[in-house]
Amino acid sequence: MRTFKLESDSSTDVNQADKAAELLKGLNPNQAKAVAHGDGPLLIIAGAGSGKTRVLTYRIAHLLAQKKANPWNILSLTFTNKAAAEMRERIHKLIGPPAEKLWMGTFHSIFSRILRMEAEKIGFESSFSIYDSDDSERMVKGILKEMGLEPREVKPRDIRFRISGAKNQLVNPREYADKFVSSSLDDVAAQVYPIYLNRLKQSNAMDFDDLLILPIELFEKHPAVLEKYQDYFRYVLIDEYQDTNHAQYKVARMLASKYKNITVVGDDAQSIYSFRGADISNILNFKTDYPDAVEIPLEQNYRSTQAILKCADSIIKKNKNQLDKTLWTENMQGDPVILLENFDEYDEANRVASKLHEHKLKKGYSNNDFAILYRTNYQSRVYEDVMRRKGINYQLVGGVSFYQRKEIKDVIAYLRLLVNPTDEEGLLRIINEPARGIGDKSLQSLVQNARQKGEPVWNSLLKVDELDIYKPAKARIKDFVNIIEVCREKLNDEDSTMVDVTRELLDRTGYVKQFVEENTHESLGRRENVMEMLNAIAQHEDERPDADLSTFLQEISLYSDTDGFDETQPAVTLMTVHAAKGLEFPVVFVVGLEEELFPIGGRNGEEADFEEERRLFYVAITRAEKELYFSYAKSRSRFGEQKRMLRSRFLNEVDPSVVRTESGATIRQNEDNETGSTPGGFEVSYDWRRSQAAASGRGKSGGAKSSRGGSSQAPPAKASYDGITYDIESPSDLSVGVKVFHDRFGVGKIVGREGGGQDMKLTVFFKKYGQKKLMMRMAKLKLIKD
DNA sequence: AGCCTTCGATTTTTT
DNA sequence: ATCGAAGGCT
Repeated sequence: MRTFKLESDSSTDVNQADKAAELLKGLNPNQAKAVAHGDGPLLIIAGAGSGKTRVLTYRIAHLLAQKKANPWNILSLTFTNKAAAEMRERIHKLIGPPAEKLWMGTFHSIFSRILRMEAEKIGFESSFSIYDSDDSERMVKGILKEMGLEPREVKPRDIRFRISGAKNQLVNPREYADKFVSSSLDDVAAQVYPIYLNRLKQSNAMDFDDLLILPIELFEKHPAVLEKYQDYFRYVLIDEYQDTNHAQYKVARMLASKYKNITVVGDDAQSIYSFRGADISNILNFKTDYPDAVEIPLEQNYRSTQAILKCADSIIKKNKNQLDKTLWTENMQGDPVILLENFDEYDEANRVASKLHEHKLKKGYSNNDFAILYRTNYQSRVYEDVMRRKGINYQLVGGVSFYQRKEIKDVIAYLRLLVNPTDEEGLLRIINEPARGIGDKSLQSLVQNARQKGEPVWNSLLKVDELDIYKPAKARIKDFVNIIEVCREKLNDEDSTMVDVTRELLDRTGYVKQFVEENTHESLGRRENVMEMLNAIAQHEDERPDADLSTFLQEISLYSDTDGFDETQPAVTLMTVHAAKGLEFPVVFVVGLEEELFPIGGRNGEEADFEEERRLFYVAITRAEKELYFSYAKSRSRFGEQKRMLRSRFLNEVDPSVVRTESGATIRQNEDNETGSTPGGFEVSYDWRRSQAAASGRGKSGGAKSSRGGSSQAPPAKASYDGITYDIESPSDLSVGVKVFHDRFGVGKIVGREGGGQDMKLTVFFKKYGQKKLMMRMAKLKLIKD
């Protein structure tokens, strides 16, 4: 690593000064102030569309022009690869090739690079595998099984979620067990957590959280290493600071603590990731952390019309916990927001499509001017359907990405195993894929042996002769080991390229052959995908001849679904609101504005976080430059069943002066959406003839009774129980851990309780129905005593 | 061991 | 509606 030493060529210093001054032209006063800010902590509160990226990129260019740092002394952290790439590109336009030398990337990718260089210092090898959430979940599942817990009793995902939460809060297993145990699930998580950590380490693997946490561990254990990076990264800049979690906050603070040249940019109104640990107080407390921080607000919006901005403002004002700030614009008033009211999701998609068409025809827009934004990925299906049928080019961002496909993950697992023999998840994933006669029983013996010895499973494979395993399987295992070892050796051979080795691996294992033999449309598609994977490897090899396979694998595990977005494509963009953050489009459709969808309800009976949903809605609105549409459907199919939907409460909260129906009328407001008992809510002044036709065509639930959504039509099945039940005598009978019987849900276990007396609410876990929240008064529970 | 059938859950949002 | 997992059969 190079040390901090400026490249100097004094002859051009004057030019440089000119350049620095040049950068400030065309910026508004606050933007210029932020760009020109010298050393010391800087907090930029950047409202939506206020030129945040511009300020960040100009600031970096300005630092370089002023000769304050070399490109490689600047560390710029973003949330997505896409954002990092865009920033780098824009800086490239400003300063040219030196932009390549900037340290610019996501927290995860930057710190994985650092961990790669320093791995041995914290007991890893630099060839470590990166486990995605899928791998983590499989591992948790395995641990649960070994503990004798069935995956259907305790969901691996719940446990993984708790462990991940603990890790992000920098809570170790010991502290977790001491402090956080308040339900039976926490209890299980507390048991799994230490095993999980050990197994990761034994597998020379890190999960996503580790990429943030282990640097902290590294820096704490090795102050000299920390200082090396502090001296190296003289300037630290962080984008979307409101979305940092505790670990990210801490590692950034460590790096910046020596020189305090830290610039953070964020907007508390756009904090939409609290579900994965983002802590809004990081940005709110910045000035406490750095008392001499300079705070610069960017409040002039360059993106949207006044109407759109007013609409956004009226929504965010409903939030209680929001910093007060006023976004303003010199842009024109613009058209009102249009609300589209639809019968069902097909009606909705068709209407959006016809609006697209209309805009293209009458106003000269083209496909890439449009974005359709929704709350959940599954909503994209209908739009894909309709777009395809109408021959409209579209670009789906997110959803199941290339690297998440089973066949691709299999290939990656194979490669991970080559690079890192101790990668247990990789091994378990593909040891019998394609089927080669190493079944469950044999596998269990292998794993059990490994656990006894405290070794990686790979070691058991090598010693298969000493183990008591079904004979034919032994031979298969040896074959398998042989293939892996041969390929692994080839990998170290200078003459063979990564693609060659991969090709040989896939050939010897018969992985591709299985698809050819199956010869179905689907299997051939899978084969195509594998071929595309080979191309990706070859391409990577061309671009980065020095990079080895393990680097490649580490990089691709950090690719995300949204990175594929290409704004130059002549296509309509379909994506979730989350994925749209940071982007802008001339015309935006925010669809599916219905209760329990947007805002989406909480899971497992937990309260929905309406404030965060509102911020999300705010983000959606502020993506629009010129025109904005809202839409909802009165009925939507969910889990294969048609379900009645209520209009989103957000439509009642929005300033009615900027929203119109299609016919130009003011929208209805102040409906009682909360109770859901307003049949009149659907009597709207709108021509539904088309919709009614669609309704009778589909038949199912056209004018269904205005039942409180949720429970299904069928009468609740009576559950039965053979054992003895007891009446509840006092509320204290119902403590956490007690088994109960419910008429409909059957036998369950209490995992949480709130309140007392008649109003007591219980969270009960039922084997068949999962977790339910029940009012004690209503639920008529019986006790079960073992 | 591997195939086929049935059953159940799934739909937040993502590095 | 669709997918994966579990369980039973060959």
